[in-house]
Amino acid sequence: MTDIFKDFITELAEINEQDMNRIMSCISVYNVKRNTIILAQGEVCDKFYFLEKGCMRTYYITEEGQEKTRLISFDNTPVTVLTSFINLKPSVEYIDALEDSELLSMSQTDFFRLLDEIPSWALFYRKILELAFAFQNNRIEDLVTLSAKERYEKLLKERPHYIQRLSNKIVASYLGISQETLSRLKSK
Amino acid sequence: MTDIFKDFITELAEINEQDMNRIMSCISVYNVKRNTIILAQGEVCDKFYFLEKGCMRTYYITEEGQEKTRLISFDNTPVTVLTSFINLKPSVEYIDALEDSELLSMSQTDFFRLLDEIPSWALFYRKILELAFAFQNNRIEDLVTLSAKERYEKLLKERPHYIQRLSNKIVASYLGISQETLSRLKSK
DNA sequence: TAACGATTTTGACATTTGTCAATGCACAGG
DNA sequence: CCTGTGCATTGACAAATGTCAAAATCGTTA
Repeated sequence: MTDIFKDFITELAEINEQDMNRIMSCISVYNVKRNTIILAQGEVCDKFYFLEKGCMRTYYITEEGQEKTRLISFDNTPVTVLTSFINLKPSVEYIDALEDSELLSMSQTDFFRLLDEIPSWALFYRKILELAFAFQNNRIEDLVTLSAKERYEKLLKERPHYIQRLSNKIVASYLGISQETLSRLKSK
Repeated sequence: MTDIFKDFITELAEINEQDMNRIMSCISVYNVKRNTIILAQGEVCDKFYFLEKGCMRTYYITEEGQEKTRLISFDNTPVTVLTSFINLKPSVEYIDALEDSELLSMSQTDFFRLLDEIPSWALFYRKILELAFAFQNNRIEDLVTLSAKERYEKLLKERPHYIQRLSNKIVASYLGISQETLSRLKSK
């Protein structure tokens, strides 16, 4: 059941069986239906989630009421609003399920306790942070360097499943452009 | 001399004197003149720098030859191309000095060795990563949500020294807009 | 101090992208 | 099977921003 997560951890940090068991003792399973909001704006993200299967979205709503998608997560990825999780501050962002999804969860308290108890877990967290940083770095580069059209083409080339599995509305919001612009880009 | 750096570390992670001395034994001082490039595109960023005084810029050059500024660092901040530093991969980005600057530096090897030796140093690094992540998160939000004008006004309000100490060219490049647009925004 | 080079400003114009509105389409729930 | 709600498409237009070019200003160095 939780094997996918175990594999994911192991790829980032070697962990012995005892420690792994300790970690898994803090994990619970959490299944959600499509369109469920698992974290709303203003709530504290006090859980670390791992998405085993399905699709989740992290987004926020601007003052003008527009949805801006920060991140789309597919199978086999961590899902958390780090900025809220780290300091237990209210989250600006929502997390919802774009498809029926199978999640694991660990409480923030356990997560941080494990950091002190298990060096490999601390290494795991460090790697997560490094990857998250690199991802955002790329995101910024794309936003600053590429036009709407180029961003769409890059996504189509590098992550075609985004365009296949997601609605236009979501993809547009992820690319930072309007639905109409995306629709026009696609029809060329 | 290195007191500023010590204070900086201490604010993020408590460190006893012995560990601090160990850390400081890996530090060397590095002064650079305005306009010096301390890291060029294609080179590996194998040093962690800490800017005690002055101003440094992290930027890259697009295929069309445009400079895009990722980050401006003033007194009392770490300066490193993390994506290169972490994996010792060639850097996409340049680092140069916008003013005469006083830097400290630590080799990547020492930096990572200390992570294993000194838990507080590992905590320090974790905090740095968390802060860097939060900063980028913000940056993305601004780029996606705000217009050029709003981004300028926000910068003017929250970090007026950016506009005072930096040339228009640099500020524009940091905001992700053209010099001309910035010039027009300012004259209102 | 003079002169050069770089930066800034300004104008005219092109391009990209957003907004609004109307229509067509598709799917979920009764 | 019908129907309503949300999503996608298309057109017309507006707004924001970029590009190019010329003139003005500033700062540095010979």
